[in-house]
Amino acid sequence: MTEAERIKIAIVDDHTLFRSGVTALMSEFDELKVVFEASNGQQMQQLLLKSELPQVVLMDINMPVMDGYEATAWLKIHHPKIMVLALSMYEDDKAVIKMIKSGACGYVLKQSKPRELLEAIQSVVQKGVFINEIVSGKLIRSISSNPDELKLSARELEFLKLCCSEMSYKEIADQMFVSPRTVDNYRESLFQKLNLKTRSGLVLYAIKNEIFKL
Amino acid sequence: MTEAERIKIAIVDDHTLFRSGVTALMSEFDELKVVFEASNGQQMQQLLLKSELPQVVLMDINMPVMDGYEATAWLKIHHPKIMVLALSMYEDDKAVIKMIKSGACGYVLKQSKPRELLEAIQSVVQKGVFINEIVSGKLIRSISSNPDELKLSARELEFLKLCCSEMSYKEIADQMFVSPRTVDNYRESLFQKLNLKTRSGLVLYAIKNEIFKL
DNA sequence: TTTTAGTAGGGTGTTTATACGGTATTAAAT
DNA sequence: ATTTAATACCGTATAAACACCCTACTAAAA
Repeated sequence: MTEAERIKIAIVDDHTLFRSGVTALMSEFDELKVVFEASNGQQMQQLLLKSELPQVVLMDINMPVMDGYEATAWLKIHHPKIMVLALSMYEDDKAVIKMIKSGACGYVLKQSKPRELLEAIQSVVQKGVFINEIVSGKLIRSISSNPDELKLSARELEFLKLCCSEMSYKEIADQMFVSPRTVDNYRESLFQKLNLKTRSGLVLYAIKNEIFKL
Repeated sequence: MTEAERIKIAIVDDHTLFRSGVTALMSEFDELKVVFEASNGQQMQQLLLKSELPQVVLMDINMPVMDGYEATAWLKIHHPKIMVLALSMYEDDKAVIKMIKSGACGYVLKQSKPRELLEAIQSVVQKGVFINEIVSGKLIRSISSNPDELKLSARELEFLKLCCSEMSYKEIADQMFVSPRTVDNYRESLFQKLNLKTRSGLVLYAIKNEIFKL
């Protein structure tokens, strides 16, 4: 395999051991060449200026400074030819969808074998996408279950976050500078939209949907 | 460096890419020899029978089948000479403490550089421990804040889990086959022990402390 | 053997939460 | 120009949650 035929890749992940490990593994494949590794999206931006351009970027999702979603979206605008392959630990529905929406061409789990990752990279270069059961399944579900997309107003969201506390509704009303009757409406509106009946239900919903972060 | 002088290590982690990556990286160090890699504690047990015994095991925490806590505790009983170095992504107070309690000699983050990991391994073999800021800090805090160790009874825990729902206390009482007055006692007892005042507080506590899993 | 902790139960309150009935204003959408 | 959605507010209920008083049994600990 000649130098020109090798697929040029970059790795963006904040876990140095993982990043270096993947670099070591991928470098062993004759078909690949690692042009740089970065610990977050911002560092990636800087390295793109100095380094040879990669064809594929292996992108972690959770990173400090600039995460995978941002970094992928940025690449789509500034380097549309560079393909992004999301590399994550969890097959979390929302994460998969969000990375695809941000512009990733595929989603590979960290549980994968080195050769599987190579195949995913090759698929992205040749076909433009890498679709496995993880991605296809989530995508179908996200589309089929989307019609009733709930929209909570800004005020309702604010109220919902405050519910995740020991404050009474009266105290929440004070905090939000509205009358207790008004927070009653927020509550009832949320109960109806979310099909809930109790404050505990609100708390659980907010946490499950990451509206309130622990 | 002769064969006998090399430190024999094993890696236990369910993320194949990470595991293989670390193996590749550590194999490059002349001072080390990777004798096996396993994807969880159970597989480690099997490989210990077939393979050369490692001196140090790099142990992930979250794994399917048998996690890092169990595997470390098992090693302390069946192979007390093998040192365990916890290898985790998060510097979560409880995780650190729990791994040390299970018998780990040190705690290294996946954000570390390859050479740092090598140094940690060497420290474990030479000194028996690897103490860095992560571990020492958490340990001190865990000791200083431990005297009032809360003990919730089995019944209280059961009640606390049921609170993480939309059930009323009356319904919880039915579920637990006790009178509503009795669940009042569980609630008040928890309020006192946990210094809480509301059911929302109970829900948040249960989730934060992983008594209720989402 | 007395004490302590856990379990289970009761009586009597007040406070909070929930349910359902309204009105009014504003800004954006049709 | 009218409708819709988001905002904010009020009254009157009942149901649930919370507070504080108490007894009693059992098993383990001091």
